Amino acid sequence: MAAVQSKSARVTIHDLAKAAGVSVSTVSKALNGNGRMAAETRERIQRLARETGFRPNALARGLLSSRSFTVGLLTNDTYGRFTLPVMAGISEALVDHGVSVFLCAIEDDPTLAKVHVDAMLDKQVDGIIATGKRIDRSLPVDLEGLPVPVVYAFTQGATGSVTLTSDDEQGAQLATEWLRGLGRSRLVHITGPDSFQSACERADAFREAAGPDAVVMHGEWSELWGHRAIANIWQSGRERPDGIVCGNDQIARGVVDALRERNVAVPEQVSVIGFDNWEIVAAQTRPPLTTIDMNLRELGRQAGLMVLALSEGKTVEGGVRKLPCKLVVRKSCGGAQD
Amino acid sequence: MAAVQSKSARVTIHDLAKAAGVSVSTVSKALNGNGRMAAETRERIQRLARETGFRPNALARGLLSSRSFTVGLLTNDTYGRFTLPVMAGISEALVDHGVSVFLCAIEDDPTLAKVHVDAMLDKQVDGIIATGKRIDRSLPVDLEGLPVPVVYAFTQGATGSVTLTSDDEQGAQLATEWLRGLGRSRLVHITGPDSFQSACERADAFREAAGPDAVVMHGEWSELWGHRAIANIWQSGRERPDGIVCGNDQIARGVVDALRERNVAVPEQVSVIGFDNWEIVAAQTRPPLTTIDMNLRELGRQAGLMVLALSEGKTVEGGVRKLPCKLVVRKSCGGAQD
DNA sequence: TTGAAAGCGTTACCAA
DNA sequence: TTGGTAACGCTTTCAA
Repeated sequence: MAAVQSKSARVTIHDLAKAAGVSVSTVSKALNGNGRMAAETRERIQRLARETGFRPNALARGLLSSRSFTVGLLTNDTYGRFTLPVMAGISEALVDHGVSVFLCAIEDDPTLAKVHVDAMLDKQVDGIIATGKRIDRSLPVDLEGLPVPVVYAFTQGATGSVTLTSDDEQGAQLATEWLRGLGRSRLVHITGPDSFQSACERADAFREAAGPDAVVMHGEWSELWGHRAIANIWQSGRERPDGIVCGNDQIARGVVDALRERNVAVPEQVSVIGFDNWEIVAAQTRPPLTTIDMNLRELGRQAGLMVLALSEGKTVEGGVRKLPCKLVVRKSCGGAQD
Repeated sequence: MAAVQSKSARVTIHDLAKAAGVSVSTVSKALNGNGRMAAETRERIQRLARETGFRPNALARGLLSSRSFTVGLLTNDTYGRFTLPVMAGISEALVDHGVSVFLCAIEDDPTLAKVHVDAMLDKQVDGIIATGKRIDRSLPVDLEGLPVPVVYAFTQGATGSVTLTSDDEQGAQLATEWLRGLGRSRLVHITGPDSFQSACERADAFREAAGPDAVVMHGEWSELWGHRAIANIWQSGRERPDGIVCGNDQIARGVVDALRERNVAVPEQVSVIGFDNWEIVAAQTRPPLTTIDMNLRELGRQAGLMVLALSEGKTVEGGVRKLPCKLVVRKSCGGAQD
């Protein structure tokens, strides 16, 4: 049953030198394009390297250059709702530079986090990216004063540290104005707990764009809350909205379902807009949700490029950098896609 | 704005030797517990190491031992539905052994995959774990004949290779028998496309457990299909089921929603069971779904321990290893939780 | 144009 | 009980 694994042996630079009948240093120079040398020699060596599938040992290289071409990614988001796209972006940005990414899932365990950080440091990572699920909480580990640069993405860093996050205010404003642009005027915002900074920032931006009368309802980040919120509004005898800005796609889904149960047509009678563009929720809702996308992948890309720059000694300005969100139009608001 | 990063300098074994007034080799021995030496010397050196925060350079160590304490994780599951728990399991199992995990998201791009594999090989990974979203498709890259061991998790490997997956048949059987145990006798299975091996295996196990009359309906892995399937059944004039085994949680959710729209009570009139235990779907459905959990995290753990064993030269029997699923009881079937 | 040698931070072996 | 030395695979400097 055990298959024959024709484990290809590894070729070292010594092997190559012997095969080519030159010295080790000549091979090194030939392959790295350094120094002057006979074009013929260089080509011969390069051909040989290609034929034998020679690949330099990154450990040896790293030992010498004190760069490992490796960065660590710390995350406490087991769900992956936010982390996965960010990770994909980081990986994508760095692979082009020959940099590999260590994945460290730390849950919320400080001890585990410490173990991971130490392991990464031992392996001489060129930098660390810390990611989380909310900008107003920090990971359960102190990343200050490490011998390598740290970039924070979607999690709280120390003051002055380099932090990337999405622009919640701009996103909420975008959503609100989209509804207004569609002629909706009685707007309500149904969102998550006011203990979340992002919920508050979105709510503020909503109020700003919707006017002082517009109602904000805080609850959980769940479908159930979206559902309940609609029940509350419909039972209260209050004026009923014709446009609902939701704090995330799950809430929006609850809202849409609750409206359907009341025979309120979406988007004809009420426009509903979500937040997150969580494909799996947004696309499966009936009707599919128009929503705000936080460009998490791009955020990851930038985070990757930033640690890289920092690890190369470049200077990156500290502070929180907010990346703009974009609107994704589906059917739940009417308008363009109707 | 730029914070003062008091980058702690790295201590080498040389520094330590100088500080302790002994030779480098003595320090090494003292810290690794090798060889005989004066207890006093050993303690003095260990204390010094602790005080200075000395940590050996893993690159240097790896160069010598030709073990990098690093493994690569290849995945084409951007969504992370399956990969994330698997990754968490791998990471969890390996961190205890001082092994770090390179995350490589390769989408379905063969070129990208090759680049990642080469980068990992350069970095002297001790082994590679390949993960995917279905057991009947392989990653777009050939992992045979690599100089390091490979373990496949939830994706197809070459014959004879070490592969881990969950036991679809056992899972479906578990689900079906749970419904029968609750007294349900008119069973239907609504599942994904018959082009998926797992859909077929689950369907076979369902037929086996439910009896020859039991109906299997193949469609998409979506809520929409669950919805439509119920519409089909209810319109067809066929006998209506009192128990529905779904191919995944999304289908189950569509089914539950469709039943509610028809005023069919779940679980009172019909029991519905899902598959996947995708928290975000299963727990948010009304009523919350009883479902089958594939133990993906455990699968990851085992995959991690297996590459580790292989990389240490131990022999692991090849072939496909199927891990049992477990039942997660919520409310959609009635019974225990009622 | 090429090669010898030193050195990166460790560990292992053998001699003192 | 301790220390010198070689070695891991590579790059770089300097000399030939």
